[in-house]
Amino acid sequence: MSVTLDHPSEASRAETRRVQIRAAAADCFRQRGFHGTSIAQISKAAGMSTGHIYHYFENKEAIIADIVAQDLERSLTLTTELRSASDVKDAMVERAIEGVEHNLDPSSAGLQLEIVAEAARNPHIAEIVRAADQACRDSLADTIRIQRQAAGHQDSEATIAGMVEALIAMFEGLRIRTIRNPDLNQAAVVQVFRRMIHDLLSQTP
Amino acid sequence: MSVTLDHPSEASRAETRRVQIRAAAADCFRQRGFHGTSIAQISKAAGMSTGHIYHYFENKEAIIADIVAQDLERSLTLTTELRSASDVKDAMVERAIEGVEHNLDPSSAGLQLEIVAEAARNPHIAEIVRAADQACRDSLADTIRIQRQAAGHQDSEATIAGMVEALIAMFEGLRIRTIRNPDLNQAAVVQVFRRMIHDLLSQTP
DNA sequence: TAATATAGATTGAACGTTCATTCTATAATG
DNA sequence: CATTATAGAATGAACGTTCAATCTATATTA
Repeated sequence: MSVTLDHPSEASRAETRRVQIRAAAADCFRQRGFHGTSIAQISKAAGMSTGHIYHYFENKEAIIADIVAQDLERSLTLTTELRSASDVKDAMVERAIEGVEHNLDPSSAGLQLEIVAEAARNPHIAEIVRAADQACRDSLADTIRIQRQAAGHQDSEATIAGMVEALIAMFEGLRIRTIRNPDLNQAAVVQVFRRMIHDLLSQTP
Repeated sequence: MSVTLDHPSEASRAETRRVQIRAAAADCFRQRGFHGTSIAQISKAAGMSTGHIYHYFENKEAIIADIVAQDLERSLTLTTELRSASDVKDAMVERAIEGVEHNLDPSSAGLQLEIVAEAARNPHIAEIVRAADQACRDSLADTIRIQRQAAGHQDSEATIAGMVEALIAMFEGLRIRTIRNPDLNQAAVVQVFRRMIHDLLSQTP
């Protein structure tokens, strides 16, 4: 009954398969980690043969890199969204709950931690992760700089950079927290985070 | 030239070997991750045969568990130290630099991230990590509760728990930050962290 | 339209390697 | 001499990757 893809082109068929493999692989990686997952497991989860995987990805590392790149693209989008808010401080305080919720999701957190751990020792993955992180930091620094200037504060670039790092550390730290304390009180964290973000952005020297 | 171990007892000789294996394994794990490290590599790094490893550890997972447990013991010690300070708020602000430095050390951070990533999918490791985390949280909650009460604040247990989580998230988040941004400005982070910790502990409703 | 040709999607077995673990034999110790 | 420490070869399973063969569906031909 497909209207759009009665005769899928080579390109779209290939993309469908790639999406299929990515999804299956991400699932396996979440459950068993990058190096605990075999190609056989990915192929089984994707419903295709092992050999077929290699028509769409050069090797296992290419699948990992693809998932990492896609994942980072998403987080850049989120960061960029903030800039369009009229009052950045209010927006960040308001939207703290979304950030907390997102980073506390255990299956998302598990994969993200797997990615950072891999980046800590795999230069290829590190390169991808660091480029994306720089883009996020730059975007967030712009956002904060504009808000601080509008509020009449005069900050050095180092101070802005410190604020950016602290802010990101708080949220990324939640990925570790949700693994180490699965019973964590989310509402309480949201409340404290809101206050901390407000204070951070209003802070005077 | 050993003074202490000229005639090592069975127990101390075995312990020496275990220490040797742990150190070698931790080194390998930092460089290649738990599942990227083979027993052959550990035995080579420890300067002994593969078979010999199995005299001191039941299997590879036992080595991992041992390293995890030892690592967590150390962080519990650090947390507990804070309680003895006369002015907790001042002590935490003063000692923020140590916490930042420690968590920003890339080789320490790499292994810690490996551990959390493993805990996200390995129930046995998760159990060890979570028990230690609970002890740290309880200790830190006590510390903060005492300081807040002494300062005349009336907090719910949920608020204290939220503060604890936020505080730990900040510092643990630095382990991710140092991987994703190796050029991070440590001094700037220390300054922002100090202010944030002070504000958090002085916060009124 | 029926028969054939062709491309590329897909399979699963096979390859060589590496893995964790066990076994066997020798050396050191007390 | 008995026990333990140690080495290193042996084992079989599992790994990532490759490849020849097959299947499917469209295009071409007559």
